[in-house]
Amino acid sequence: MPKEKKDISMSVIKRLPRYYRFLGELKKKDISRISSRELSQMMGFTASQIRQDLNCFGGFGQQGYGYNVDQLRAEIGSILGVGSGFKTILIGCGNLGKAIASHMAFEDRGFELVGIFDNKADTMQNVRIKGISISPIEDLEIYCKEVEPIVAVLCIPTDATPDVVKRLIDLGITNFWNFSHYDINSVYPQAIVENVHLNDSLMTLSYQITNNGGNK
Amino acid sequence: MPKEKKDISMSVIKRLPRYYRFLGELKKKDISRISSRELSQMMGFTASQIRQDLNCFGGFGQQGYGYNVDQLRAEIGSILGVGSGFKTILIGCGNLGKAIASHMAFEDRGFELVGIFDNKADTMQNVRIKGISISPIEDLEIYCKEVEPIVAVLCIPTDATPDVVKRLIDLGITNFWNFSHYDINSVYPQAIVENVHLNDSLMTLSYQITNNGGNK
DNA sequence: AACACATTGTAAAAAATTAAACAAGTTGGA
DNA sequence: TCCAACTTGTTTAATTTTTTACAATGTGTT
Repeated sequence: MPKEKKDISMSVIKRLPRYYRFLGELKKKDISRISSRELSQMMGFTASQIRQDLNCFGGFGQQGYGYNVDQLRAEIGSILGVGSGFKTILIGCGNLGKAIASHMAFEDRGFELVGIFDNKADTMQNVRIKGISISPIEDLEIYCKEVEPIVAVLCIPTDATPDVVKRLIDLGITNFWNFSHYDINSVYPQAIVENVHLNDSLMTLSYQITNNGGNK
Repeated sequence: MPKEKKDISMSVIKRLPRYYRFLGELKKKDISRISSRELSQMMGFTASQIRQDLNCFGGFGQQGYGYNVDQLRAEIGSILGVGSGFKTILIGCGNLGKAIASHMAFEDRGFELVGIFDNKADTMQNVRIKGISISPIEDLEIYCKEVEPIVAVLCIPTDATPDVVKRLIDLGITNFWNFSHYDINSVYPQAIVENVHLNDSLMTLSYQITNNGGNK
């Protein structure tokens, strides 16, 4: 039974998916038992950090033994909400949106992709992604009132984002996976937003190449 | 003239692209002067943090005045290596690779996309992305010896990555923008790697939705 | 059953990051 | 010219994150 879930820091939360992934790999290899030390060698964290991270949610391990891979993976999966099946729509079916829609295994990670929207849907009448056709953005309101998705993936240009977000918020959608640079939280502090800033990531790489040999 | 570039923490570096972006927006609006306080309100950092971050690289501001937008943007751009034109190849032209190749403005961020490779290039003979045709992965060695790219963008499945990375390292390419889950640094500690883990990001969102109302 | 060994959970220390505070210098108006 | 209002660069303090250390406990072998 998990401990209080309050006051878990973002640093810890961001490491959880990595734990989940590595535990999945162990499971594939039919390894049923692992110690924090062994895990630390695989993952590149310290053993201590692993123990402390896991202990935020409860004592999943056993002294002298370690952790049971299956059980631990299930616990972390449950903490992460894998299997929730959040109904999700994706908006903006350009190159990036198309790639995200077809590439991501939403289903394996707690999301169910139910609709895809684009402002040029009329030019995509033959396109199907994972069996989903592309709806015109005008249909957003009708569709959402009917289907009641709770998550939106935003693959639209930054300047189109404020308007779309407003419409989504008005429809009661407050959870966003945001690939644009529009800062949703500064306008809607209550929204839950996970940003993916590919440009920033690329520039960080540029910094590291430019200033090679420096720091880590 | 920049200060010593040693010992700049990753926390600071990861904020630099954001500064660069906001300064670009100010420039577009023909705002030529900005104080750390005004910038903090726009960006959601504290003014103190902004001053401290910028001061890692040199005293770009002026007491009683603030910062000159153009100058500061140019300084940060130079620190980030914007304009370097690193020759870059992209490997893996599936949905994601295609999207990254066509969507990202590499040129605006210090990179020059020069080649695209895929193991099914024969089925893509008519495809051109930004004027670049898709080469078979077999041609990697010949191509790289000729063109001498120094950065590789990896949009291939995780299990195909170790082999490709080995070939690239052998060719002297040590800078990677890595969309797979293969941990390059654990095998090649000298490589400069920027990872983009979309799955992890999505699961972080799942956590936040699941444990709503909790922490930030 | 007993014991050497392994391993966790947690407390305490260290390190890193962020925020607050302020002296020193600049601006712009009277 | 002088002065009040600003704003930086930097020092100091607070907070957060990571590491170290170890007591408590279970394992597995003899």
